[in-house]
Parts: sequence; C-alpha cells; structure tokens
Amino acid sequence: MAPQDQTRKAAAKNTGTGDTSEAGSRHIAARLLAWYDAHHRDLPWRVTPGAFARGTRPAPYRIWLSEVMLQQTTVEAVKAYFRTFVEKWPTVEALAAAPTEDVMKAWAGLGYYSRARNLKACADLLARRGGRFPDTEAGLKELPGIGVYTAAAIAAIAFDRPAAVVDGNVERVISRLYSIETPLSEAKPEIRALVEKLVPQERPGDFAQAMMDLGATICTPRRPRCMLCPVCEDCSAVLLGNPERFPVRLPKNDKPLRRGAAFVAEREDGAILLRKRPDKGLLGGMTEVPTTAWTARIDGATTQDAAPFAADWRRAGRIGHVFTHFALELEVFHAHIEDDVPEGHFWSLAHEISGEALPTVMKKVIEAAIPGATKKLRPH
DNA sequence: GAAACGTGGCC
DNA sequence: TGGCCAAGTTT
Repeated sequence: MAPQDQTRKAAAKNTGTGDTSEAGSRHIAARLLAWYDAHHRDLPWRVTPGAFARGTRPAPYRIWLSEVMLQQTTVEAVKAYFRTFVEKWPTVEALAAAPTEDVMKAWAGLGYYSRARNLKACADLLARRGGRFPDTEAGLKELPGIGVYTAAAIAAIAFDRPAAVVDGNVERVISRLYSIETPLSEAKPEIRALVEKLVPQERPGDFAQAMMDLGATICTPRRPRCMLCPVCEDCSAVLLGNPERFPVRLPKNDKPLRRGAAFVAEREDGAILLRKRPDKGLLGGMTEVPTTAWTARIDGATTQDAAPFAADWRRAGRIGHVFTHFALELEVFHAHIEDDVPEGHFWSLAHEISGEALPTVMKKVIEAAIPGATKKLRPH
C-alpha cells in the first residue's frame, strides 16, 4: 500500500466521515475511472470511454435526448424509446420539423409528458439557431426542459466540461462514501460541494458516467455489492458497517385517493371515441377517453349524470393507477353509440389506437372495456 | 420552497 | 401487495 493510502485511511478512521483531501479526491476519481474503463455499461446513446482523448465525441443531440428521457426514468424503459426517436428523428433539425402530435405519440407510455413538449420546444429553438447545442452549463441551462442536472450532464458527457453532475445515483454514492447523516434534500448542497471536489480535470464526462454506473450497478439502493466496489476502501458507510442506511431520507406523506368514471364509446366498426387533454397539467397534451373529474363521487345514482352524453352505458370494470402524488380509481363504462361526434372528440379506428398518444392509465381503461384494443396488431 | 408531474420494476 | 425508487424540471 502506498504511503498516501495509509495516510488517507488513517484520516478516514479519525474523522469517520470520509477523506475529503485533494489527494483523497484524486485517488477516488482515478479508481472510479479505471473501474469504468473495465465495467462500464454499453448503452445505445453511449460512446466507449476515452472518446475525447481519441479525438472523437458523442453527438450532443443523442446525449441531450437520452438525458431528457432518463429524467426520473429507468435505463431499461428508455432504451426502446431512444432507438425509436433517433430512427424517426436522427438530428435536432429533424425533430424540430416533426409535428408536436407525432412527438407526443412517440413519447406515449414514458411518462412526465411535459418533457416531450419541452423537448420539442427545445428542438425548435435550437433549429432556429442553426442546430448547434450550447457547450456550457449556463448556456444549456437556459433551454426548455434542461435543469441543473441535465445541463451538467450534457456539458460533461457531450463536451467534456468538468461539471458537477449530481443525480439520484450520485447522491447515494456520495452520501455513503462520506456517511452523510443529514437527510436528503437538506444534504444536497453538501453533496454538490463534495462532487465538485471529486470531479477530475481529465475525463470529467467519463467520471460523471462512472459515478452513475457505480450507483446503478454496485452502489444500489438495496443490497449494495460493496465487495465489487472500486472505492470500497474509501467508503465511510462501509467502515460504519451498514451502507444501506444511506442516504438518510425523511418519511414521505401518503397519497390521497381520487375516484372518477371513464367512458369508452365504441362505434359499429370498433372505432373508439377520444379527445385531447389540455396542454398543461396532468397528462398534458395527451389523448384520453371522456371521463368525469377525478374526485367525483361514483355510485348508481350519479352515473347517468356523470356520462358525457346519453348512451346505454354498461359497467365494464374498474382500474387502478398510481400517479406521483395521488392514487386513482376509475370505474369504466362501455357503450356502443352512433357515428355522430360530440364537440371536441374524434374517432380513432381500431388499427390506429395503438399509435395514439394514450398514457398508460388510458390504455388500462380501454383494455378494461375492450380487451386487446390497444395492443399493436401483428402482421400475419 | 413546496407541490405537481407518470410509469414500471422490485421485494 | 404496497411502498420504494429511477440519469429532475417547472411553477
């Protein structure tokens, strides 16, 4: 063991909170980069480590698109959407040229739909400016849908800027490495300062991705695989014996339950009556079947009044769905109706349903009334 | 600064 | 099964 390592270990033991010295930081960054070279994940938007040193670089468009998709979303869920988007729209100019409606349809199912609107707004703005991305955190942060994290991530990964990239993974890794007892949210400034100390001048983009890969594959929320961790010996939480205890979080408030009714109107040929939700707010700009407000009392006496129009509504079932801040129970009604279209509604043909901008909750509703209706038809 | 904003996977 | 969590941003 190198003398500097002994010093570092002693310091960690003395403080019990991890070594924050410059030498300690350099050591940790170097270990992480070496680990990343050997164990990085291959992802559709990622280039191999050391790209900038070889004179290559990832396309900022692909990094931006992946980062927006990855906001609060798992890598596995994003992969297929990312491939679809880059195939449909290979450049920011192509995305800018696309109708917003097509973008919403392609985003359907991924959630947090304001991301799709901001993505489109950002593409439009950049296309008008010649299609080039800003190459600094400050410039990126000005763009729609790009906040502190995403600006730092694009600056680091696409432009190799030494930005402090702090996401949920990094918060977990840092809070363990330095055994931070302060509950999350309150600890964020402290975590950011520690990351700023760690970011190396060489390969900052790879360092950011290394931290996130470590959090995703080794330093996981539950049952971290500390025996495989490149910075296990530097980790204060390991020293304390229970890394899983970090990060410390405040207890959460429980979710209220809302109820409502949804109405699946079916035409003779199997077409389904739909409408578009307002651009702002919950499921903004997405498509839905007619529903009551989602707080309405649902019982036999109110059902007829709650329906958007008179029909022979039959109870088709009940679906449950959990959003970020409330749970929803929808009573689903089904009826066959004539061809006239109520104001603000439109018919979607059976073979078009799967391509509509239907959020998952609405697919559940339609499936409850007409099993298989939202599944993609397979050619035979 | 708190609240709004989706969805799927895991145990 | 229900709570937790995931590469956060906007208002």
